[in-house]
Amino acid sequence: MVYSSVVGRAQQTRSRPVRPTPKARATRARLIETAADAFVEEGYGATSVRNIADRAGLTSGAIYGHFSSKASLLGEAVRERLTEDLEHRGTFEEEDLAGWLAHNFRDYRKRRDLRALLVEAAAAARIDHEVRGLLHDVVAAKEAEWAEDYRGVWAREGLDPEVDPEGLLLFLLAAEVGLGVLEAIDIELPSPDVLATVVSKLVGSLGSGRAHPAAGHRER
Amino acid sequence: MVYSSVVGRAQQTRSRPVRPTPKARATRARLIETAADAFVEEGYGATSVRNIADRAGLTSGAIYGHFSSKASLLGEAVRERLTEDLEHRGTFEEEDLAGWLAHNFRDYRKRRDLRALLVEAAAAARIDHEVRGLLHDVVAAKEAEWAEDYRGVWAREGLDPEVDPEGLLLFLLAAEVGLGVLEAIDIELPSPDVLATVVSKLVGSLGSGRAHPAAGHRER
Amino acid sequence: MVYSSVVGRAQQTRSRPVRPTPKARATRARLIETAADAFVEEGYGATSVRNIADRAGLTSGAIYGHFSSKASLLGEAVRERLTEDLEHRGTFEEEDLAGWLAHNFRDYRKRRDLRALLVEAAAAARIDHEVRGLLHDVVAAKEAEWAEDYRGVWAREGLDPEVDPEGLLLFLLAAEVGLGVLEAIDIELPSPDVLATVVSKLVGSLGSGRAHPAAGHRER
Amino acid sequence: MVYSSVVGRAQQTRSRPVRPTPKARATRARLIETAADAFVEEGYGATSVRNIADRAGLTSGAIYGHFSSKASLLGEAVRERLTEDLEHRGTFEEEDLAGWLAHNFRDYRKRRDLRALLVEAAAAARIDHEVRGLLHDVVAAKEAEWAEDYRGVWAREGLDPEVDPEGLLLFLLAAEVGLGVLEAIDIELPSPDVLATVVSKLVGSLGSGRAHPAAGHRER
DNA sequence: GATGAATGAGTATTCATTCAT
DNA sequence: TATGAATGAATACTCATTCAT
Repeated sequence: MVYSSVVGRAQQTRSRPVRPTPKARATRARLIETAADAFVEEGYGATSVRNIADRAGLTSGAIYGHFSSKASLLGEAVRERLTEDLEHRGTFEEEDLAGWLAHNFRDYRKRRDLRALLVEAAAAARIDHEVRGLLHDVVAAKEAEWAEDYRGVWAREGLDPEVDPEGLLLFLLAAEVGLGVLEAIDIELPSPDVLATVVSKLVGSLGSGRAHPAAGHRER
Repeated sequence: MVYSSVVGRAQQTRSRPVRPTPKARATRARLIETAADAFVEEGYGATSVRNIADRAGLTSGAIYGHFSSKASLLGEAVRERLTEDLEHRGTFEEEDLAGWLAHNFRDYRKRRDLRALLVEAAAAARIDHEVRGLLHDVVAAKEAEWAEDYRGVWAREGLDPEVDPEGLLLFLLAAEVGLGVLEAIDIELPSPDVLATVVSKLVGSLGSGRAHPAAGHRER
Repeated sequence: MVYSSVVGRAQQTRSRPVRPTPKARATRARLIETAADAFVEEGYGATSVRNIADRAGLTSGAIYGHFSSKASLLGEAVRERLTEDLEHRGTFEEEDLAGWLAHNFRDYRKRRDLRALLVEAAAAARIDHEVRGLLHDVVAAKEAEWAEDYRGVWAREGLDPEVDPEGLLLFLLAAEVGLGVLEAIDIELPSPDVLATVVSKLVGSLGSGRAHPAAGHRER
Repeated sequence: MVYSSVVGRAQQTRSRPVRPTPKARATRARLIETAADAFVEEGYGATSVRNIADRAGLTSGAIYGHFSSKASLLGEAVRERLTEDLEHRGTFEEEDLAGWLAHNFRDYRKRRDLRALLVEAAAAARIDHEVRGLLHDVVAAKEAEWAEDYRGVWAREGLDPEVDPEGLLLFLLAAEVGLGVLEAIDIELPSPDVLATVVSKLVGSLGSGRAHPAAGHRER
């Protein structure tokens, strides 16, 4: 499924100057930040456009000079935060995959707000085509980029060829944001077999190597 | 953080019979199923109480004879579906952990609706104390039960003592529902260190043993 | 304007036994008291039939076995309290009018609840024909009775023949419940001239007899 | 008990302009008049916000751009009508107190609508803190002003020093609006003794001069 | 006489959005 | 660009009342 910048397209209908003034750009950016904060703090549904306007020192009407709808504001907020926070901070070049991931997950609490925003966005996306489309595009693009990285790492580190790099990536992404969120924005998930293999390999490695009948008398 | 049976606080004024009749129980159960369907299909926010009533062949007023609020209906819907769908189907006794998980994740598409419901509920929980409390209790109880199982498996199969069983459980639960959802309902998550260890161990196992250029020093 | 027991008449339609059992009479009486309390404490509009039922340990449905509507309950409550509280306690025989009234007004705080109930009832009466009719009948009957008493006192005490006894009565009644309340239940008020005379005579008496600059021509 | 400007508490979130435009002022004034009419004609409880909006040729939503609640609309309606209608028209300077009051009460029918509005408001005030507060402030302010006038008159006309000027004022105010209404809005009433004295003096003056036991031989 | 389940109609309030100025 | 006034549609929840049991 491919969505392409639905929000952007909707903009065409409204008469917006082709080259926004610097001031307009600044206001727009401020509104996105403000909205993101508001959505995280109060929830998308519970945040009124007025609320955002108040926080930004504007009128609700003014917002519609910059965004076509509340939903598109949510879309932009997610795009912004996602790009900021989920960005590869450093690359695989400095350490191996396991190490990088350990680093990354050790920091997981830093991304709490982002996840909250994504939960809000996912709920909105489930019923709002516009939001779903925008989120899909943003996340799918990032995902594709990361998949490329993963394949590179696989080759470089000679990782287990039975495990699909993109399968692992999606599994890890799911751990962060949840399968439900990915489904809500129509991200294509791994096939059941691929996912089963990923899980089985990962968890299988925890065995001690000793044989173990179905439920013998293993200690420790 | 502990919530207990937050839902149902509105009984005060409402004179609802102490012992519900079978008819009432049936209607109540039907309403929960209907509501769950509606929330999954149309989203919690977009589903009106009238809508649910219509689907169930009742009046919106009738619903308030069975539930104190729309939120409590959501709470009960989640409780029901979670218990039904996320229940251990079979136990670890027949196969080892890796095998059981492979089975479980191979079925992941069957739980799409449940995940959708959880996303809706998480978004609602972020701003509704009642929903948050109920969901927390339901999920925390399940989680505790599973943690017990995991510790049993760990002993039986002699799994890696450096990996915390509950840490793995929460990591896998996160993959299903997402860290964001768990956070939204105040589930206590593993410490950063524990989580990092889990990830590192799991992913580290994918290495083939061959040296690899970019990170020759890849231990741990 | 004459209303006659509108509530009673409405009862005919409902199949109620001709001779209520003692138990039924007791329940009915209890409901009236309970309702009166509820209306005073929470206001007529804000008191639900359920609330009254709860207070009385019954179901709302049961109330409709005794009263045709919430409005008729209000009517009966007012009738009851009015008869109880505004009854002549003692008569003019023991003291003169001024003395009796002084006694009566000295006790005014005891009748606070009654006045509150009357305000509630007046507001309801303004839009509810049934309530207005019942209240009118109850109050008009009392008023007529008192008027008779006043005329008797007038003769006995040889009071000022220029002042209309019923005019004074209504003026004093107004002080207690308010012209607005009397109007709301269609009580016939004194003519402007009569009222003006009453007030002028009463207040005029406060003059000391000394001349006073600003109104040397104080006659009438 | 002192309330001050309770109405208007909802401004918090609501971004209403600091300096209302003339247009807004006009709409607001029109809404107040419309609402007052509606409340008088149909009763506060029975008047829906939609009804008022329809009468004014607006949407119900528009009303909330000018008033924070239906209750505050009632408050403003009362404030307006009270100021208009119960205002001293003319002063005591032209005639003495008795004359002025006679004039005033002769006109009592003109204030029927005001009294109806006050009954509605009193009933609402009994359960709505907001309304009670606003009404209290409005009426208490007027009352204080009048009390001052009464004390002036007392001195000027050399009226009976045993009668408390403010006691008489409140007694007369009660005759107009009712003790119940004054109580509903928490106006401080005269002490029982003061009230008893007022009544006794006023009514005692009606004696003809013929002897009658308890009440001497007052003339006129 | 009473219950309890249900009705059906109502209602204050909110809010995204539009548009003249 | 922004304002502020207004729209219009929606919605959770309440409640008097009915009626089969």
